[in-house]
Amino acid sequence: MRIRDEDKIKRIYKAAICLISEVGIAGLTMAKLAKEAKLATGTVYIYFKSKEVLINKLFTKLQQEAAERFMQGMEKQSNFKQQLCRVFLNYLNHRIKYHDESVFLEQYYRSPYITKDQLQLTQALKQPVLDLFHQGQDNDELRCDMDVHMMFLMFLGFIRELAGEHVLGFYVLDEKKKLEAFERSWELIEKGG
Amino acid sequence: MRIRDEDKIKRIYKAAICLISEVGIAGLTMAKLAKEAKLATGTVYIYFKSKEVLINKLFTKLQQEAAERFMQGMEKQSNFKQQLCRVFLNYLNHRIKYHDESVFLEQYYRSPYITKDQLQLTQALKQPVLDLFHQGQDNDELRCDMDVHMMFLMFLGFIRELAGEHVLGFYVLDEKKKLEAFERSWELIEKGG
DNA sequence: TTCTAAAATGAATAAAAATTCATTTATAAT
DNA sequence: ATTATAAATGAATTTTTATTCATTTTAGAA
Repeated sequence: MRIRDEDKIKRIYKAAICLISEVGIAGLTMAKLAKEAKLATGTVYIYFKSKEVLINKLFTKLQQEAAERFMQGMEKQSNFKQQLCRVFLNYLNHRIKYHDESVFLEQYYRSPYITKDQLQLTQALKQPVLDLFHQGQDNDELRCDMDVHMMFLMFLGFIRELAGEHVLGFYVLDEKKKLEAFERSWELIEKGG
Repeated sequence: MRIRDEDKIKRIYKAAICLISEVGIAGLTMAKLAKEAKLATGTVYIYFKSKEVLINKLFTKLQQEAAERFMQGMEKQSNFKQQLCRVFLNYLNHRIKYHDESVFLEQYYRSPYITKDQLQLTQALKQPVLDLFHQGQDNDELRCDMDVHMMFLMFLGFIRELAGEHVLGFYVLDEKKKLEAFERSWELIEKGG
């Protein structure tokens, strides 16, 4: 007998991300998806029971992968500023390298596919980063005349905006610019300010 | 003879924005739209030739309205900081009050409906705000060791993030918080900083 | 008040998209 | 090498959704 080809699942996911970043979830059809993945439409249904299941699984997979990337390598850093810098760069690089995925995730939040549980999970995945900020303030590393949560939002918002403009080609980032961007964020929140 | 009812156009737009914010452009159907607007499906086609035309017109309308709101009341302000504060609050309040519209606009950018021209226009609408920043730097109001464009992106990114979390109920803003948020943004970019 | 032309309706139809399935193909086991 | 079994295929079918249209209703003109 013939065995299932795990590579096909990857091809299906990849094709879905690619097409959705062009035409949105609105524009994705199973026929286009199969063509992009170089498969027959029926084959897609061997791996995924329905379009809904496919979209759901893709969301969960991407969300988890993203969360892992954010905190990667943070424990290796020697001090708080370096840890924060690691997270800053992780998130920025993630939003650039996996931009298509970010587009999908954001569309999914406002689609007929999302469930309550998934929406909760989304918020939970941000928690480790917010915790890092709280920890920073507890250890007297951050200015105390500013709401930690507000710092956190400035931090994230800036990164998203930077990545978005970079991908569109309107504000191109190199490694030096990225570090400069982090320094500006740091100035804003550091104790000595 | 009977005359066209302009109010119905408003109802159609309103219903579209409302439904899209719940289920995305992906989930919008003409049947649901008509029901939400309390009209027969056929009636929608009297006012809009097709679903595509409807979505297109809605986009153009909302984009223009949004652009007008951003700069509103700015000329009345006496100094640069006050002008910038006006724009900050305009944009923040816009993203909160018209959150559903913002969701639609962002989905539209990545949908099968958008055209090249429309994408260009989007960028053009941001220009006046960027110009204000350039003007500020020319007049020596802003620190000169930081890229104006980067300041601009921090400014916008923070606002978007704030508004997004406020709407989800994760970071609630009152008028005091809004002004505090502006002060933090200002600290970051002002000359003396 | 009557007439008329356009709006409004929603069931009927057409078009598009999701899903199935009879058939073919490939490969693991013997 | 043969066989058995599940994968792969894509045309056929079903389902969903957009659009049309015959009919009814409405409001302005005569």
